[in-house]
Amino acid sequence: MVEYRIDELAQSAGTTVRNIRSYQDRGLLPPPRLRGRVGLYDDAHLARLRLIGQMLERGYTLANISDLVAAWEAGRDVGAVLGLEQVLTDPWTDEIPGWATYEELVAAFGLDTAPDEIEERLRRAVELGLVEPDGDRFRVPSPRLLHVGAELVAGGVPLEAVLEIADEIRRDCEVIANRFVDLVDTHVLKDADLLGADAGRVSEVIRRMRPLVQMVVNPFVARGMEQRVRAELGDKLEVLMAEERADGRVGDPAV
DNA sequence: TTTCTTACA
DNA sequence: TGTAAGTA
Repeated sequence: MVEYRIDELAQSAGTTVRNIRSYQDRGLLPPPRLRGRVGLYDDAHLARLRLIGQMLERGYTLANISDLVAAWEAGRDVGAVLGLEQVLTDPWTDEIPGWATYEELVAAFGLDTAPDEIEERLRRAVELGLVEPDGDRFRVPSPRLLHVGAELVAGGVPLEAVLEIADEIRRDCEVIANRFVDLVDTHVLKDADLLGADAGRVSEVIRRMRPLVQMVVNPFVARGMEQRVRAELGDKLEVLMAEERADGRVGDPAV
């Protein structure tokens, strides 16, 4: 088990010792295990600090984060929380900037097919809003989304299938988003005057809902995938891992 | 030396 | 959020 002393933890998380103590006082960070007088922190603390840091960067206040953490922990399952923080804080190498050239897109998605086929894929990507043509370049509204697509392609999923499922997932997410909006609408806002005196409250609710939805959806998606993977690929995976061990290899996972 | 608490700005 | 004093 990896353990950090407070100074090491602060460095790893890109914050300061002072802030860690501050977060602890506010209940944003669980207390460390104690050995004598010194606190020992682990990866869960590091993940939490990264989550806090990311949310602060996005403009949320400590009070906002505190509310969300409290809300989440009120109905949590320990394993799911750890999984959630893992998902939310996993660093992803974002080699694709908010803008990409035609050549960069072709390279990122390994498009070595016929030119007319490339045009077709690109047309579809534009249609889905994944990239937007702008002069001789393309604007990438969500580099992270594009990165996921590139990862899938690198993993052997045909780009055609990636684009297809991107559209399906977008529709599914719209359904989820609408459910949350309906929920708040019927239970919180009720017959509030959206354009009048309650506008501030409405925007506050909306502002707080965004990360909440992300926090709720992430573990469900992770759990759903885990179940499917276990059910359909479990045996194959076991065989592959057994072969890995037999070969005495460490890395080079067979995706 | 480092950690921790408390306090002040 | 940074800094400082006094401890363990």
